[in-house]
Amino acid sequence: MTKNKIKPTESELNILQVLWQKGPSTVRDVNDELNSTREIGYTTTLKLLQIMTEKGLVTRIKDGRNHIYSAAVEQNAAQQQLLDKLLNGVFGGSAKKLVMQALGDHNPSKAELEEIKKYIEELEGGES
Amino acid sequence: MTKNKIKPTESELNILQVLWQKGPSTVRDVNDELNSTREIGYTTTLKLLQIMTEKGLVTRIKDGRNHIYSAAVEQNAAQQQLLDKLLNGVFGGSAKKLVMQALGDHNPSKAELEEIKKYIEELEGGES
DNA sequence: TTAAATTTACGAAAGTTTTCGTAAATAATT
DNA sequence: AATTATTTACGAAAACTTTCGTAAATTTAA
Repeated sequence: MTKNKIKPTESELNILQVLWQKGPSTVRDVNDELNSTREIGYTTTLKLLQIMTEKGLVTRIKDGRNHIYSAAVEQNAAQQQLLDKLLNGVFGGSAKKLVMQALGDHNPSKAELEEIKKYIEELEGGES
Repeated sequence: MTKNKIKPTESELNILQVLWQKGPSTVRDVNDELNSTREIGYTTTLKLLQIMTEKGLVTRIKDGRNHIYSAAVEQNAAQQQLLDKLLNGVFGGSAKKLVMQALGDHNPSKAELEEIKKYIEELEGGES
């Protein structure tokens, strides 16, 4: 069993989000990014990253006196797991409902809609 | 301001699910249902329902010595809010990515796919 | 080479959530 | 009526999250 359940807290998720977007980053990088949204102290971010290291959510390497942190969980895996939870938790397992609500309320561009349509057609062709 | 943000905790969400599924229920009803999944004490459920009443997540009426609880938040509203959170939290705000992953991993039926396609076409027609 | 700035480690306060024990009230059973 | 069972209210412990202050180490600047 190498694969344990990923269960980041809200704040940890914010940090993972930064690391996924920006790639390996220092505490300062992450903290600056977080501060573009909401105010949060440097040592708070540091502490969170330390905790996340313990939990195995991130890894770090030394670079001089600094640490450079990287996400240790795949964005895909996190997406998958949280999607499952949402689907079963509040949408009664109906992917259709979830998808339709997501599309309806977040008006994607026409191009995106087209892409999705194409993808659906692939799915339709591809299996029973 | 009649409409505040819905922010049920994990446990509260479990209870809301029960109430959405089963309709108005007593503490015992809810507790029995929760216990079909995981063990949880009667007074724990009671306490949660009391807290949720304070927060306005549920309402209750008296029936003899019992209370009958009902969800006070629409399932749709909760779905919306959690969907937003997931979208911004792990999908970087891309509804397209979320939708495609949802469709890919939860193989919906052909009929459902067709429905979704139709819905997309409506969206495409319906706006700028 | 001091002084100032930056970074890490650590601890702990403050806030939130989850859990349940106990007591009092009410209802059901014997 | 007396006993037993069920329900509510309340409080508070335990666990988890978020936040930051302080001190020590390291680097940069004066």
